Amino acid sequence: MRLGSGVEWGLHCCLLLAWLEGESVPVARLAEYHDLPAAYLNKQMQALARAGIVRSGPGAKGGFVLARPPEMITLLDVVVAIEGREDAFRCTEIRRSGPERGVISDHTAPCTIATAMRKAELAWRRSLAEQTLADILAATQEKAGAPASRARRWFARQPPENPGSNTPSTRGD
Amino acid sequence: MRLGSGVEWGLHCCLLLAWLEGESVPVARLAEYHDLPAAYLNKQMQALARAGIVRSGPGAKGGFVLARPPEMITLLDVVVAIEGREDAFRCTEIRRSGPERGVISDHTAPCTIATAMRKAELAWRRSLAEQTLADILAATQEKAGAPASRARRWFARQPPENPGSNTPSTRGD
DNA sequence: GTAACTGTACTCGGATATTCCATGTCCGAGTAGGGTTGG
DNA sequence: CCAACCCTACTCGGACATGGAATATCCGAGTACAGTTAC
Repeated sequence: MRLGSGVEWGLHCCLLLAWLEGESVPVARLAEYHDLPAAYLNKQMQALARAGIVRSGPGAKGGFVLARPPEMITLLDVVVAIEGREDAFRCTEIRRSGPERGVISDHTAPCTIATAMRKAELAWRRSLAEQTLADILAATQEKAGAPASRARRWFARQPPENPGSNTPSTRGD
Repeated sequence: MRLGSGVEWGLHCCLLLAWLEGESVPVARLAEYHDLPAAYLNKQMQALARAGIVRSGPGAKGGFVLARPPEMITLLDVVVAIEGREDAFRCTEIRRSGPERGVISDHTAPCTIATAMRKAELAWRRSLAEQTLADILAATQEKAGAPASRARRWFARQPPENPGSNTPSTRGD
């Protein structure tokens, strides 16, 4: 089993957007901060936007913002938005194949194995649904190093770059 | 997220081997019963054999048998045997990338997001570990249609095929 | 008649193609702000 | 000086390549049974 990398990216970006509350952040900046391919990260952010987790704005001063307060965003929301809603274990009903074809009617009790697997998956989903972005936020606040403040500082310092005549190139040419 | 089809096949085959207790079943028969590609199913059964869940015997009268009683086989065992032991969510530590490179030392507290995801995954694994093949077995016993008896009957009737002169072809030529 | 031998058929086991999805990249539509120009 | 206009730069959004893993297949090594033959 394997979970797409987009989930990790999406979660970190949501956490970052939670740190800079309300501030609109372009995907290029998000990608630069995490050292990720911008275009592909954009794809994942679009998935989050379609799910209503973030809100996107075009043009200058545009970018992505959290659409809801962190308490209203669960980890399950993010995972489902990116990975899709379908279960990891997909029952193909192979018990109806082979010599048992037609013997097992549609009214037969559901596949026991599928039920068991679904039970485990519900436990996973439940644990994800119990943890909100606010919890992650609080956990990071208690940490040493104050990553939220550092991120805010970096994002405040970065935008006003002077592209006109003041490009401080290290090389002289 | 997506779980390989081999997991479903492996689980159904284990259940089938539990129904026919002790009887050695070739992979071709297992594949025929479930209407699956035999060679690929063989691959999955090899994974189960490497994990010590089933035992394989070569030659005629060979095939696969459960290596342990069903009470000693958990769903997690089967899933891990086929899908591997590594976690679905793999933390790439992207928080250390970008401008924060080098700021976060190796002694920093573990990634909060990775911890949260791991917590959910542990819930999944725990649920899988709590359910044994014997539970599945018991659940199928209570079902209508008695699938275990039917399977036993079919497997008992199938092997003694007379390939010599008695091929009852429907077509006359 | 019995026992050893040989041959065959059947099994798993791993090495080898192929297909599909996750990953990655690219370009176009649309908006907002800033600069310019006319009043 | 002020307001309207245009233009540029920046943003998202979806369409288009690419790679690697899951899927599927094939052939070889090894064993057990059955038939045959010699004693």
